[in-house]
Amino acid sequence: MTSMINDMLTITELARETGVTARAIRFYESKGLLTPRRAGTTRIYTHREHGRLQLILRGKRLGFSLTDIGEYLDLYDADPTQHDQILLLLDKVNARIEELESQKADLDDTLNELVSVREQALTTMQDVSAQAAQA
Amino acid sequence: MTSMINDMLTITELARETGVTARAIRFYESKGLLTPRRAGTTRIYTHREHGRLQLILRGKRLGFSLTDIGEYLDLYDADPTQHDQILLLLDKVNARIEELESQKADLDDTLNELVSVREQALTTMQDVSAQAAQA
DNA sequence: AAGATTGTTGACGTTAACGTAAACTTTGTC
DNA sequence: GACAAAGTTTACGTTAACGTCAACAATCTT
Repeated sequence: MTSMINDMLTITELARETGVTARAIRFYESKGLLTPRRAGTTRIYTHREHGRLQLILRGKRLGFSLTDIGEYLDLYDADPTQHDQILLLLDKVNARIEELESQKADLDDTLNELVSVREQALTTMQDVSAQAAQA
Repeated sequence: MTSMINDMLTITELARETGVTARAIRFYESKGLLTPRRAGTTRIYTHREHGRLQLILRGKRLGFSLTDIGEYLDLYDADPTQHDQILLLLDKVNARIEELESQKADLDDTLNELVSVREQALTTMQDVSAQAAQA
């Protein structure tokens, strides 16, 4: 398939650009995370879907399930004219922020520990080589 | 089973204290992440295993696989007298640190976006109520 | 000692997130 | 217009991380 006009991607093109397989992209669609238009039977991906896919991937890197990510994506295109919707939205956003904050704390702890493990290893190595030089 | 002497826990006690199921604890053992001693046939968990389980749980919260976590745990009880071991150890630690750093970046991005989504929602709500007061 | 708990080891079931293969249609190319 | 390339759907396979019995042994309680 020839590459289409600017900003119009076929599934394999999108796959190549994002590094995920076409199968995965279709799978995300089946879960409602992507909703590409169609040219006849063929899926057409535009800038919007590309951006959403990036968000999906980042969500995955952060360890969220596709279901979580779906809810997260909904936050972006929620209808802001609905007062109740906004309140629900705010609840979800706040909850998610709390999750991420605590995750960040875990992460900092782990990083600090790893750095100190590294220090330990390095000093141990220096001791050993100093001892070798002594002898 | 009566609660044992200080620092000696049975599997259900450890399960209760950590919030994970006994099944999961046995599963972690089958993966080599825990190695409790035995009193006859019954597993005995001490301070060491308790700590390791906490590390396992934190690893999981950070989205790591049990295999990853296993390697991570190995970093703690690696033999520091072996020069080569230390070098391998350092490689692993550095790799892990890089992973976590980039994960942290992702996390910050996401947090910032969510906060701005929240701002948006709040101002939209204020606009709507101001408009209502006007009418 | 008898019953209720708690423990142990299999073994099979389950969910998430795709991979892989088959069978078929549509599109692009020569 | 023939044939390869790319697309589609449907369906079954796979791995990780446990859940859920089942069947049985060891313990605790009364």
